[in-house]
Amino acid sequence: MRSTTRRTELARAAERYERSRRNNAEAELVPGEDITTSNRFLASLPGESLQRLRPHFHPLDLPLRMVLFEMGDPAEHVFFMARGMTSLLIRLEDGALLEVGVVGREGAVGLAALMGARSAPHTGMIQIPGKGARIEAGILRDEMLRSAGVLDPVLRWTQALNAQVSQTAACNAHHTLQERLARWLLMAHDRAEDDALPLTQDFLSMMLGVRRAGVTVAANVLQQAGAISYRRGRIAVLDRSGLEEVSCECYAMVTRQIRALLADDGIAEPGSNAIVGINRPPR
Amino acid sequence: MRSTTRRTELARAAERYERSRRNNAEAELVPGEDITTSNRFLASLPGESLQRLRPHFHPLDLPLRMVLFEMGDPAEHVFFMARGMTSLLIRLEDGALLEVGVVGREGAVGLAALMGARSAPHTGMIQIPGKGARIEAGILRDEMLRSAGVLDPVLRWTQALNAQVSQTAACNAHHTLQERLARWLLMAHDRAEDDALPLTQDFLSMMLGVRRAGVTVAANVLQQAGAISYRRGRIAVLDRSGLEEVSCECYAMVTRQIRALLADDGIAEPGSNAIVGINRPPR
DNA sequence: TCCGGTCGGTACAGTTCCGCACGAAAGCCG
DNA sequence: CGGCTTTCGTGCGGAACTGTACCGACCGGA
Repeated sequence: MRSTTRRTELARAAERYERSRRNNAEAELVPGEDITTSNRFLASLPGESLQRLRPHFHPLDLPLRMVLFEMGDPAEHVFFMARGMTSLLIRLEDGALLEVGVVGREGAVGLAALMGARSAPHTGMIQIPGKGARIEAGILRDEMLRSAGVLDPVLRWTQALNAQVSQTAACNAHHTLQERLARWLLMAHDRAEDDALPLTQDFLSMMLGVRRAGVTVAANVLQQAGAISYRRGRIAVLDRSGLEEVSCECYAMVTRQIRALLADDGIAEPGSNAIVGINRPPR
Repeated sequence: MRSTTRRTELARAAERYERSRRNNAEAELVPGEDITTSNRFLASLPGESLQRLRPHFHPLDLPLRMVLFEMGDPAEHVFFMARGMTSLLIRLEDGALLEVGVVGREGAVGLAALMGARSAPHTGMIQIPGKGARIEAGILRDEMLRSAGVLDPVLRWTQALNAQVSQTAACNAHHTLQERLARWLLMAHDRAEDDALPLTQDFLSMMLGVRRAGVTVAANVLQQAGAISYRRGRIAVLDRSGLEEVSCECYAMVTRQIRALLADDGIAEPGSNAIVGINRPPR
């Protein structure tokens, strides 16, 4: 833990990315791809509500490192991913960005806008590129107030995210870099469709709140053990169960709670286990 | 950050407290004290809803270190404090307890039970003794689904807590023990009615996830500076602005967000600033 | 093909915090 | 009052991580 100002080339790189990629998000979804079925949160909403909401979704291309919103900005939209992963980050005064949670197609990003927050409590940044959509917060909020079938998933996902952030808070205080790195890779791998993740050690170090050199050492240990393989901005997961052994308990705890809150959903198709798990099957 | 098993006398002491104090909470509120006016969350609910809820509150004495609920237990009640402070804790596999958030009379404890969670995501422990009440989650949930005037504060407080936990996660990863200790004392002082807090360094060390000896050193620095005075389980705040200087930015950030989410509440008495601040006036 | 920027590996001194341990003083209880 | 427990102060070696720096390898673009 340090409190000195940190302005490495990595942090500056992140800001460059942010500025350059910002507001160029107005790309088209793949034709025929429907966010209301690809995103599991939306898929759990009642058909009647989806009918009303569907015209209001704005498709988005979600390139690596795009910033969906910045901590402190007015909270105007809610985002949904069909593929990929978003990091929820806290920006500290010295410019450091620290990850407190991740969201994939199992959830929603920016629900704070529905909860009465004027400004976003996090910065949302794409860590695994994909596709998605956004909707104006007011429209979704109206539908939520109108339909218990919308309110219920909102509350459940909020709860799941809260549990994840809580576990992260404890994890940051108590677990080693090695354990937290393994946990992060598992969570990202769950939400990726590829075993190869587009990640530099530099960005990983920012997410975890440690030095880039520290990640190099920890990642090498995992590579020596055969759990991952690293190559210039691409990290491949080779052995999930190996990672699970190295990882701290927080991975299992968070995954279990997310599954419980999504699987309990009475709206899930009966007899289907599609809601169970995140992207990948339970094991 | 460590990952070795830790079973100090302190952790064992906590467990003793928990067992002994558990389930002896069925004491009476001071006659004439009404939880629906003392607790700011409840005070912001519409009178009509309070009318219906009032018969269902069960008054509670909240002695130091009482455990309201244990992480993983079925989530059955929501708790409200008229005075005092509750810590929300994560229990890790090695028995460590780590604080991820605090709640006083400005909020509610255990809202997860309203959000569809089957089991509590935190352990709730009284850190500043006081009085309060609990209500069955089902009753409050029904009222929430019936009245937007109840739903709105629930969403707002959930959001405020989420922001607090997020900031804590970043803080744990990035700020020094010294900074975090000052922050904790400020947050506790905001929620106490006395300048003297009933805290041992042992418990403080658990909350912050560090060694007891580490707290001794950091607390001594604050004492030398005249910011606090320590005496066998009682710590007195002498100089708030001194603490604010030592504390990290997280104190100001969290306090600001809580105030914004509570003050925005359209239900607050017009012309009153009673909702602003937590227990103490803004300055 | 060469150049410049990015990325990953390595090293080293310094700092913070850990685990452990011991001791002194304060307070409680018989 | 005397013993016991709790609480706090302190010291020491070690582990984890920091800040900084340098270097080689890789990669894209001119």
